[in-house]
Amino acid sequence: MSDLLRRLRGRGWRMTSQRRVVAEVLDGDHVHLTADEVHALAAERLPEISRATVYNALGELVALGEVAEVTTDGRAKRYDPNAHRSHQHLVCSGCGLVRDVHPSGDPLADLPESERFGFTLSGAEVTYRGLCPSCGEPARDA
Amino acid sequence: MSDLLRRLRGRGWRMTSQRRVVAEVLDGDHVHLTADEVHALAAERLPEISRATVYNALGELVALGEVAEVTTDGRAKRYDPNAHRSHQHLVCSGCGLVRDVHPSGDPLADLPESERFGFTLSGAEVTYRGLCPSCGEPARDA
DNA sequence: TCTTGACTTGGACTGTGTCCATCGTAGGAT
DNA sequence: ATCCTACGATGGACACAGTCCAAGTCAAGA
Repeated sequence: MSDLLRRLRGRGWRMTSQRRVVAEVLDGDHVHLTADEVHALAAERLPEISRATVYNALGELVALGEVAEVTTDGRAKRYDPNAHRSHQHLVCSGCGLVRDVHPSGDPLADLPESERFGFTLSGAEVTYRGLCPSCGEPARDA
Repeated sequence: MSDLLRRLRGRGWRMTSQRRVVAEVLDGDHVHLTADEVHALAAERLPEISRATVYNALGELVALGEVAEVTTDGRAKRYDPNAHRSHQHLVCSGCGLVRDVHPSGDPLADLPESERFGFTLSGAEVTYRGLCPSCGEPARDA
Protein backbone atom coordinates (compact mmCIF):
# COMPACT_ATOMS: atom_id res chain seq x y z
CA MET A 1 0.00 0.00 0.00
CA SER A 2 1.27 3.42 -0.84
CA ASP A 3 2.09 6.11 1.67
CA LEU A 4 -0.85 8.11 0.42
CA LEU A 5 -3.33 5.32 1.14
CA ARG A 6 -1.75 4.71 4.53
CA ARG A 7 -1.99 8.38 5.45
CA LEU A 8 -5.59 8.61 4.32
CA ARG A 9 -6.61 5.55 6.29
CA GLY A 10 -4.80 6.92 9.33
CA ARG A 11 -6.82 10.10 9.05
CA GLY A 12 -10.06 8.17 9.18
CA TRP A 13 -10.85 8.35 5.49
CA ARG A 14 -13.36 5.59 4.91
CA MET A 15 -11.74 3.30 2.39
CA THR A 16 -13.80 2.04 -0.53
CA SER A 17 -12.65 0.34 -3.69
CA GLN A 18 -13.48 3.49 -5.64
CA ARG A 19 -11.48 5.78 -3.39
CA ARG A 20 -8.62 3.33 -3.43
CA VAL A 21 -8.26 3.35 -7.21
CA VAL A 22 -8.55 7.14 -7.36
CA ALA A 23 -5.76 7.47 -4.81
CA GLU A 24 -3.65 4.87 -6.62
CA VAL A 25 -4.07 6.57 -9.98
CA LEU A 26 -2.86 9.84 -8.46
CA ASP A 27 0.18 8.33 -6.80
CA GLY A 28 3.58 9.42 -8.07
CA ASP A 29 5.66 12.41 -9.05
CA HIS A 30 4.97 14.73 -11.94
CA VAL A 31 1.38 13.56 -12.14
CA HIS A 32 -1.01 16.27 -13.31
CA LEU A 33 -4.20 14.58 -14.42
CA THR A 34 -7.55 16.13 -15.18
CA ALA A 35 -10.63 14.75 -13.45
CA ASP A 36 -11.64 13.00 -16.66
CA GLU A 37 -8.21 11.44 -17.03
CA VAL A 38 -8.39 10.21 -13.46
CA HIS A 39 -11.81 8.80 -14.22
CA ALA A 40 -10.56 7.04 -17.36
CA LEU A 41 -7.59 5.49 -15.57
CA ALA A 42 -9.71 4.49 -12.59
CA ALA A 43 -12.27 2.93 -14.90
CA GLU A 44 -9.61 0.62 -16.32
CA ARG A 45 -9.46 -1.09 -12.96
CA LEU A 46 -13.02 -0.50 -11.82
CA PRO A 47 -15.23 -0.10 -14.88
CA GLU A 48 -18.36 0.97 -13.01
CA ILE A 49 -16.88 3.93 -11.19
CA SER A 50 -18.89 7.06 -11.85
CA ARG A 51 -17.69 10.54 -12.65
CA ALA A 52 -19.48 11.91 -9.59
CA THR A 53 -17.49 9.61 -7.34
CA VAL A 54 -14.21 10.68 -8.89
CA TYR A 55 -15.14 14.34 -8.41
CA ASN A 56 -16.15 13.66 -4.82
CA ALA A 57 -12.92 11.83 -4.03
CA LEU A 58 -10.77 14.49 -5.69
CA GLY A 59 -12.56 17.21 -3.77
CA GLU A 60 -11.95 15.42 -0.50
CA LEU A 61 -8.29 14.82 -1.25
CA VAL A 62 -7.91 18.52 -1.95
CA ALA A 63 -9.73 19.42 1.27
CA LEU A 64 -7.44 17.08 3.20
CA GLY A 65 -4.43 18.80 1.66
CA GLU A 66 -3.16 15.60 0.06
CA VAL A 67 -3.64 16.81 -3.49
CA ALA A 68 -3.39 20.28 -5.00
CA GLU A 69 -5.73 21.67 -7.60
CA VAL A 70 -3.96 23.36 -10.50
CA THR A 71 -5.78 25.62 -12.93
CA THR A 72 -3.35 26.27 -15.73
CA ASP A 73 -5.78 27.90 -18.12
CA GLY A 74 -9.46 27.97 -18.93
CA ARG A 75 -9.50 24.21 -19.39
CA ALA A 76 -10.08 21.45 -16.90
CA LYS A 77 -8.44 21.61 -13.49
CA ARG A 78 -5.52 19.28 -12.95
CA TYR A 79 -4.78 17.38 -9.76
CA ASP A 80 -1.27 17.27 -8.39
CA PRO A 81 -0.55 14.71 -5.66
CA ASN A 82 2.80 16.31 -4.88
CA ALA A 83 1.15 18.71 -2.44
CA HIS A 84 3.53 18.24 0.46
CA ARG A 85 6.59 19.64 -1.26
CA SER A 86 6.07 23.27 -2.13
CA HIS A 87 6.59 23.84 -5.82
CA GLN A 88 5.39 25.84 -8.78
CA HIS A 89 4.42 24.92 -12.31
CA LEU A 90 5.92 25.28 -15.74
CA VAL A 91 3.31 25.00 -18.47
CA CYS A 92 3.90 24.50 -22.19
CA SER A 93 1.86 27.02 -24.18
CA GLY A 94 1.89 24.59 -27.09
CA CYS A 95 0.76 21.24 -25.77
CA GLY A 96 -0.26 21.98 -22.19
CA LEU A 97 2.43 19.80 -20.62
CA VAL A 98 2.94 20.63 -16.94
CA ARG A 99 6.19 20.19 -15.01
CA ASP A 100 6.83 20.80 -11.35
CA VAL A 101 9.58 23.33 -10.74
CA HIS A 102 11.27 24.73 -7.64
CA PRO A 103 12.20 28.38 -8.05
CA SER A 104 14.53 30.06 -5.61
CA GLY A 105 13.16 32.97 -3.65
CA ASP A 106 9.79 33.55 -2.06
CA PRO A 107 7.24 35.46 -4.12
CA LEU A 108 5.37 36.48 -0.96
CA ALA A 109 8.42 38.43 0.14
CA ASP A 110 8.30 40.37 -3.14
CA LEU A 111 4.94 41.96 -2.37
CA PRO A 112 5.50 45.13 -0.36
CA GLU A 113 3.09 46.10 2.38
CA SER A 114 1.84 49.00 0.30
CA GLU A 115 0.71 46.54 -2.37
CA ARG A 116 -1.26 44.30 -0.04
CA PHE A 117 -4.38 46.46 0.24
CA GLY A 118 -5.25 45.10 3.67
CA PHE A 119 -5.41 41.51 2.49
CA THR A 120 -4.32 38.67 4.76
CA LEU A 121 -2.08 36.73 2.40
CA SER A 122 -2.13 32.96 2.47
CA GLY A 123 0.15 32.10 -0.42
CA ALA A 124 1.31 32.74 -3.94
CA GLU A 125 1.27 30.59 -7.03
CA VAL A 126 3.71 31.10 -9.86
CA THR A 127 2.99 29.75 -13.32
CA TYR A 128 5.86 29.85 -15.76
CA ARG A 129 4.83 29.80 -19.41
CA GLY A 130 6.90 28.73 -22.36
CA LEU A 131 7.40 26.13 -25.05
CA CYS A 132 8.63 22.66 -24.19
CA PRO A 133 11.52 21.18 -26.22
CA SER A 134 9.12 19.45 -28.64
CA CYS A 135 6.86 22.43 -29.23
CA GLY A 136 9.79 24.87 -29.34
CA GLU A 137 11.36 23.33 -32.44
CA PRO A 138 10.38 25.16 -35.60
CA ALA A 139 7.56 23.27 -37.30
CA ARG A 140 8.80 21.47 -40.37
CA ASP A 141 6.69 20.39 -43.31
CA ALA A 142 6.99 16.80 -44.47
CA MET B 1 -12.88 58.71 -27.59
CA SER B 2 -10.66 56.70 -25.32
CA ASP B 3 -7.08 55.80 -26.02
CA LEU B 4 -8.10 52.18 -26.36
CA LEU B 5 -10.59 52.92 -29.12
CA ARG B 6 -8.10 55.20 -30.85
CA ARG B 7 -5.40 52.52 -30.76
CA LEU B 8 -7.76 49.87 -32.07
CA ARG B 9 -8.93 51.99 -34.94
CA GLY B 10 -5.32 52.85 -35.75
CA ARG B 11 -4.54 49.15 -35.99
CA GLY B 12 -7.26 48.63 -38.56
CA TRP B 13 -9.81 47.10 -36.20
CA ARG B 14 -13.10 47.49 -38.02
CA MET B 15 -15.26 49.57 -35.73
CA THR B 16 -18.85 48.55 -35.14
CA SER B 17 -21.26 49.75 -32.48
CA GLN B 18 -20.94 46.39 -30.74
CA ARG B 19 -17.15 46.46 -30.62
CA ARG B 20 -17.27 50.02 -29.44
CA VAL B 21 -19.38 49.29 -26.38
CA VAL B 22 -17.30 46.24 -25.49
CA ALA B 23 -14.14 48.32 -25.62
CA GLU B 24 -15.79 51.11 -23.64
CA VAL B 25 -17.02 48.76 -20.93
CA LEU B 26 -13.49 47.43 -20.49
CA ASP B 27 -11.88 50.84 -20.24
CA GLY B 28 -10.31 51.80 -16.95
CA ASP B 29 -8.04 50.62 -14.17
CA HIS B 30 -8.73 47.73 -11.84
CA VAL B 31 -11.34 46.34 -14.19
CA HIS B 32 -11.58 42.55 -14.08
CA LEU B 33 -14.88 41.58 -15.63
CA THR B 34 -16.05 38.17 -16.73
CA ALA B 35 -17.38 37.76 -20.26
CA ASP B 36 -20.93 37.64 -18.90
CA GLU B 37 -20.40 40.83 -16.93
CA VAL B 38 -19.06 42.51 -20.04
CA HIS B 39 -22.10 41.27 -21.91
CA ALA B 40 -24.48 42.57 -19.26
CA LEU B 41 -22.85 46.01 -19.16
CA ALA B 42 -22.69 46.19 -22.94
CA ALA B 43 -26.34 45.21 -23.17
CA GLU B 44 -27.30 48.21 -21.06
CA ARG B 45 -26.23 50.41 -23.93
CA LEU B 46 -26.93 48.08 -26.81
CA PRO B 47 -29.67 45.67 -25.76
CA GLU B 48 -29.44 43.43 -28.82
CA ILE B 49 -25.77 42.59 -28.52
CA SER B 50 -25.25 38.84 -28.46
CA ARG B 51 -23.01 36.75 -26.27
CA ALA B 52 -21.15 35.40 -29.29
CA THR B 53 -20.22 38.92 -30.35
CA VAL B 54 -18.88 39.74 -26.91
CA TYR B 55 -16.80 36.55 -26.90
CA ASN B 56 -15.50 37.32 -30.38
CA ALA B 57 -14.56 40.88 -29.47
CA LEU B 58 -12.86 39.81 -26.24
CA GLY B 59 -10.90 37.14 -28.07
CA GLU B 60 -9.70 39.66 -30.61
CA LEU B 61 -8.72 42.18 -27.96
CA VAL B 62 -6.69 39.46 -26.26
CA ALA B 63 -5.07 38.47 -29.57
CA LEU B 64 -4.19 42.11 -30.20
CA GLY B 65 -2.56 42.29 -26.77
CA GLU B 66 -4.88 45.06 -25.60
CA VAL B 67 -6.55 42.98 -22.92
CA ALA B 68 -5.20 40.16 -20.77
CA GLU B 69 -7.12 37.03 -19.89
CA VAL B 70 -6.97 36.13 -16.21
CA THR B 71 -7.98 32.72 -14.95
CA THR B 72 -8.10 33.03 -11.18
CA ASP B 73 -9.78 29.73 -10.45
CA GLY B 74 -12.03 27.21 -12.13
CA ARG B 75 -14.66 29.84 -12.75
CA ALA B 76 -15.08 32.22 -15.64
CA LYS B 77 -12.08 33.95 -17.14
CA ARG B 78 -11.74 37.62 -16.37
CA TYR B 79 -10.59 40.30 -18.78
CA ASP B 80 -8.06 42.88 -17.69
CA PRO B 81 -7.62 45.91 -19.95
CA ASN B 82 -4.49 46.96 -18.07
CA ALA B 83 -2.34 44.76 -20.30
CA HIS B 84 0.33 47.31 -21.14
CA ARG B 85 1.66 47.73 -17.64
CA SER B 86 3.12 44.49 -16.35
CA HIS B 87 1.46 43.46 -13.12
CA GLN B 88 0.29 40.47 -11.13
CA HIS B 89 -2.94 39.67 -9.34
CA LEU B 90 -4.10 39.45 -5.77
CA VAL B 91 -7.24 37.35 -5.43
CA CYS B 92 -9.55 37.12 -2.43
CA SER B 93 -10.23 33.49 -1.57
CA GLY B 94 -13.51 34.56 -0.03
CA CYS B 95 -15.32 36.69 -2.56
CA GLY B 96 -13.13 36.43 -5.66
CA LEU B 97 -12.20 40.13 -5.70
CA VAL B 98 -9.16 40.77 -7.91
CA ARG B 99 -6.65 43.60 -7.44
CA ASP B 100 -3.70 44.47 -9.61
CA VAL B 101 -0.42 44.43 -7.71
CA HIS B 102 3.17 45.24 -8.62
CA PRO B 103 5.62 42.97 -6.80
CA SER B 104 9.29 43.78 -6.73
CA GLY B 105 11.65 41.28 -8.30
CA ASP B 106 11.38 39.18 -11.40
CA PRO B 107 10.00 35.66 -10.98
CA LEU B 108 11.70 34.55 -14.20
CA ALA B 109 15.06 35.26 -12.63
CA ASP B 110 14.15 32.91 -9.78
CA LEU B 111 13.98 29.85 -12.01
CA PRO B 112 17.45 28.33 -12.35
CA GLU B 113 18.57 26.85 -15.64
CA SER B 114 18.45 23.36 -14.12
CA GLU B 115 14.74 23.82 -13.47
CA ARG B 116 13.83 24.88 -17.00
CA PHE B 117 13.82 21.43 -18.59
CA GLY B 118 14.71 22.77 -22.00
CA PHE B 119 11.66 25.05 -22.14
CA THR B 120 11.85 28.41 -23.89
CA LEU B 121 10.29 30.65 -21.25
CA SER B 122 7.99 33.43 -22.30
CA GLY B 123 6.75 34.74 -18.97
CA ALA B 124 5.56 34.07 -15.47
CA GLU B 125 2.29 34.85 -13.75
CA VAL B 126 2.05 35.26 -10.01
CA THR B 127 -1.27 34.92 -8.25
CA TYR B 128 -1.31 36.02 -4.63
CA ARG B 129 -4.10 34.49 -2.56
CA GLY B 130 -5.58 35.81 0.62
CA LEU B 131 -8.60 37.34 2.26
CA CYS B 132 -9.63 40.89 1.50
CA PRO B 133 -10.40 43.25 4.40
CA SER B 134 -14.13 42.45 4.27
CA CYS B 135 -13.74 38.68 4.09
CA GLY B 136 -10.91 38.64 6.62
CA GLU B 137 -13.02 39.96 9.48
CA PRO B 138 -14.31 37.18 11.72
CA ALA B 139 -17.88 36.36 10.75
CA ARG B 140 -20.30 37.64 13.33
CA ASP B 141 -23.80 36.32 13.98
CA ALA B 142 -26.60 38.86 14.15
C1' DT C 1 -23.70 -11.09 11.79
C1' DC C 2 -26.19 -6.94 12.04
C1' DT C 3 -26.86 -2.10 11.62
C1' DT C 4 -26.34 2.31 10.11
C1' DG C 5 -24.62 6.27 8.31
C1' DA C 6 -21.44 7.32 4.93
C1' DC C 7 -20.45 6.39 0.07
C1' DT C 8 -21.71 5.46 -4.83
C1' DT C 9 -24.47 5.81 -8.78
C1' DG C 10 -26.31 7.84 -13.02
C1' DG C 11 -28.85 11.10 -14.89
C1' DA C 12 -30.46 15.74 -14.88
C1' DC C 13 -28.88 20.21 -14.50
C1' DT C 14 -25.87 24.59 -14.57
C1' DG C 15 -22.33 27.60 -16.12
C1' DT C 16 -18.94 28.83 -19.47
C1' DG C 17 -17.57 28.94 -23.89
C1' DT C 18 -17.61 27.57 -29.13
C1' DC C 19 -19.56 26.84 -33.68
C1' DC C 20 -22.13 27.83 -37.70
C1' DA C 21 -25.45 29.34 -41.25
C1' DT C 22 -27.64 33.42 -42.18
C1' DC C 23 -28.31 38.26 -42.06
C1' DG C 24 -26.56 43.03 -41.62
C1' DT C 25 -23.39 46.72 -42.23
C1' DA C 26 -18.71 49.55 -42.26
C1' DG C 27 -16.09 51.62 -45.15
C1' DG C 28 -13.74 51.71 -49.62
C1' DA C 29 -14.85 52.46 -54.58
C1' DT C 30 -17.26 55.13 -57.89
C1' DA D 1 -24.28 60.26 -52.06
C1' DT D 2 -24.74 55.56 -53.38
C1' DC D 3 -23.32 50.94 -54.22
C1' DC D 4 -20.70 46.63 -53.18
C1' DT D 5 -18.83 43.25 -50.73
C1' DA D 6 -16.18 41.16 -47.40
C1' DC D 7 -16.16 41.20 -42.68
C1' DG D 8 -18.90 41.33 -38.47
C1' DA D 9 -23.22 40.21 -35.73
C1' DT D 10 -26.80 37.13 -34.51
C1' DG D 11 -28.90 33.39 -31.85
C1' DG D 12 -29.59 28.86 -31.30
C1' DA D 13 -27.46 24.42 -31.06
C1' DC D 14 -23.70 22.25 -29.23
C1' DA D 15 -19.61 20.85 -26.22
C1' DC D 16 -17.23 20.48 -22.06
C1' DA D 17 -16.43 20.74 -17.02
C1' DG D 18 -18.42 20.32 -13.01
C1' DT D 19 -22.47 19.94 -9.44
C1' DC D 20 -26.61 18.08 -7.40
C1' DC D 21 -29.82 14.71 -5.84
C1' DA D 22 -32.72 10.66 -4.64
C1' DA D 23 -32.17 5.95 -4.29
C1' DG D 24 -29.36 1.98 -3.74
C1' DT D 25 -25.00 -0.15 -1.65
C1' DC D 26 -21.49 -1.20 1.55
C1' DA D 27 -17.44 -0.45 5.19
C1' DA D 28 -16.60 -0.94 9.57
C1' DG D 29 -17.90 -0.78 14.38
C1' DA D 30 -21.05 -3.16 17.88
